[in-house]
Amino acid sequence: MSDFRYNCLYFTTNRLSRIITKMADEAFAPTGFSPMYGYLLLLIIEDPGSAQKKLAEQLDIAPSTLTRFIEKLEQRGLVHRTTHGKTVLVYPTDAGRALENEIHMASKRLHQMYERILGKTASDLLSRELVNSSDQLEGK
Amino acid sequence: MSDFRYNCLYFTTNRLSRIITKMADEAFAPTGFSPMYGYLLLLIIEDPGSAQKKLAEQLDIAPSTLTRFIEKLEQRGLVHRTTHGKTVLVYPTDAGRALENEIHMASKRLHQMYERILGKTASDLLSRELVNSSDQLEGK
DNA sequence: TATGTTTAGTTGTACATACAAATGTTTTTT
DNA sequence: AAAAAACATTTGTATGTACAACTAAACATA
Repeated sequence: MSDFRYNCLYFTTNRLSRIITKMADEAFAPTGFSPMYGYLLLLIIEDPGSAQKKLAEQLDIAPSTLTRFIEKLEQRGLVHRTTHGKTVLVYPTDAGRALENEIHMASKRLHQMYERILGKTASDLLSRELVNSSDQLEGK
Repeated sequence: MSDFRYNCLYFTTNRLSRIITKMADEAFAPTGFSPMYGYLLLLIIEDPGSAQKKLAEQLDIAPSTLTRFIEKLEQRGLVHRTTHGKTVLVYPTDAGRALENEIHMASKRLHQMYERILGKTASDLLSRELVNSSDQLEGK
């Protein structure tokens, strides 16, 4: 009857999402911020001067959500913004750059956590399938 | 460099989750509540008198989250609770039962939306893989 | 039987996230 | 050049979700 728990993507995806988010929070706890902020900071470090629009697209989140994230990173002195007309460019500060390695280590911890259980090959495969489905659903 | 967008389960899972949640919100919009409430109500209709603990386990959400959901369903007059010692049993009201069919239709709409894009076989397979991985990660 | 421990549920609080409306800026059209 | 359309960002507000702390009930054990 209630087979939606096994065959409805809404349910199955959100379930995994909750589980992985919890693991990620743990893995990123020592950095002092949550995974999404860590990855966002990485993106900004890799490509300083990105427009917010681009960052939001890369992370696949709503622009308003990105504004909130950048605000917090700025409050902590990890990035700064410069406005050019209607676009806003984001740069890492030295304090931000100094965290790069720590974030990479947190990311590695996360990978180890789930790869130890799922196996590396299966994890990679699953990730690829998820990207694939997401791309299709977004018409990309 | 920023390959986390493709190979980090935290990221890939959450991305799909956001996409599917958006579709589900659309599909469930005519019912007047969001997908999670719909599915919860189905569960309660199928097995009247469930304890909240059981429902939370079935939906794989935190007990506190479930309390909030049940509260809202109760406010709308779709379920009611009876306390027996420390456990709380949840029953659908007639108004709740009356919605069963509408929820099923919403669920069907959702399935059609994504199956039209991903294909039925691929969708089912993906769902099964997600359940599988979730079970493994939770040691089930 | 009394006291300690586990269990079920609730409440306070916090965070990620989204949408819709508002603001300010550039581009296009007339 | 003026008016209109498109665009990037921000702000207000709402929702799903969780954790930690709490309450109250049940169970266990001494």
